[in-house]
Amino acid sequence: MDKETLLTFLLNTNLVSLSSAQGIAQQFSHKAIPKNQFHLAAGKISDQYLFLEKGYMRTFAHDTEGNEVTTGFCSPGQIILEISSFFSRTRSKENIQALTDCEGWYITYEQLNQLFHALPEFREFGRWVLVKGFSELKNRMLFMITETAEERYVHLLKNNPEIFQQAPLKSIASYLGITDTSLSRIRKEFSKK
Amino acid sequence: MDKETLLTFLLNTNLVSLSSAQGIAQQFSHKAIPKNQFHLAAGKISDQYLFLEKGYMRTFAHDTEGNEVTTGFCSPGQIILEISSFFSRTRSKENIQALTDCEGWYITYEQLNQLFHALPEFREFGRWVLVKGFSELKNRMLFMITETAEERYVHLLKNNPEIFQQAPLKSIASYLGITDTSLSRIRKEFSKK
DNA sequence: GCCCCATCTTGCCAATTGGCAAGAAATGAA
DNA sequence: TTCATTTCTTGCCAATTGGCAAGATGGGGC
Repeated sequence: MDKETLLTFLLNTNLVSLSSAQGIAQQFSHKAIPKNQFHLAAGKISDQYLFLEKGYMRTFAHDTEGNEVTTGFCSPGQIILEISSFFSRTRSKENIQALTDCEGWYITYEQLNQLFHALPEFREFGRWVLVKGFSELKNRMLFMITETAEERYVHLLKNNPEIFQQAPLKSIASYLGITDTSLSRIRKEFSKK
Repeated sequence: MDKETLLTFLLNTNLVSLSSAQGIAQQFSHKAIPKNQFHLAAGKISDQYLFLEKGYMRTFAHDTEGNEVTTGFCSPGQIILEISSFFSRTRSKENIQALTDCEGWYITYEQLNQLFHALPEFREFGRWVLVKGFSELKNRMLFMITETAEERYVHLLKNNPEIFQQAPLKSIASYLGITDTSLSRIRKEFSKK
């Protein structure tokens, strides 16, 4: 039970004091998620506010024709939850699945709100997570609209190279908004350069 | 000074009591934004939490080549702000511009936090705005990835027909992630059906 | 080792979308 | 009104991406 990384993460935000961070970390429980297992299944309410310590995950939804669409990848050191399900207590449309064996620390919605109440500083952290997620999603949206498939691929390759070791290309392709066929061709072209 | 619509909006969320809503509304100041004027210019910090009562706005950013990309449209009855700039007190990359003469009610970042402190119920409302914005952006992202340009066009036409009366097609095209040329062709094809 | 199944690549062709430029239509200012 | 400017449409062609299916590759289980 070593919450070192969680504690470090909390402190690095510069939003909570050491004593608060310790109080917060105390509430988190350990969770292990074996490869391929779901941390959250579509249809359920996201109720775990998870700090991912080890491993990689992906989030995916189904489009109207039933195809899987990868909506995001999760790396160690991130808070993992389906925001709209978690906070509005509604059924998630998204799945969160372990790409590798994962380990982390979580609290429930109930505990989160208790912490918000007990340690007002922690609200700042909570808001920070939301705002950061929002901002990243906006950047991604702008990128999807303005850049070509190849540029999006290169960008992911530079900024998240580990993902290519962890996720099948089919998942990466749908994340980039293209088919696996196109991704394969783009990779071929790019490797020539 | 008639804050009727603001009050109704607050109450319809079912997150604040009548007395709280009245206390909240009291803090808002009136703002008029003439057509084409900027409510927020890129480079500045978004400091107004604005409830739009009348008129339409659009948000847009510039891509790496300097082209305008419309990232969203704002209709009456919405809270308008650039979330990441507002909450993290950083310079906005986005502009918010009036498409028509607009009127609304706003509070500053400072006032918002005071209200959060004075009326804890209002925090729920604040979070609701964030979560709702996040959820809508995620839906839009999924839609952009999974649907064709024509489907995206038809969807916007059904769900936000007023926009076509308020914004030039060039803006709508970039919002849909296509060129104005393509949009024009799609409209032609669609009108035949 | 061997087999099976999922993953990845490739070829073929079609559909979608973009780039550019010219012209038509609409809007706004004087 | 008239003129100038922006917005919108259209034609032509090129580039990108998708759909499908076959084949190659690779990893996991036995």
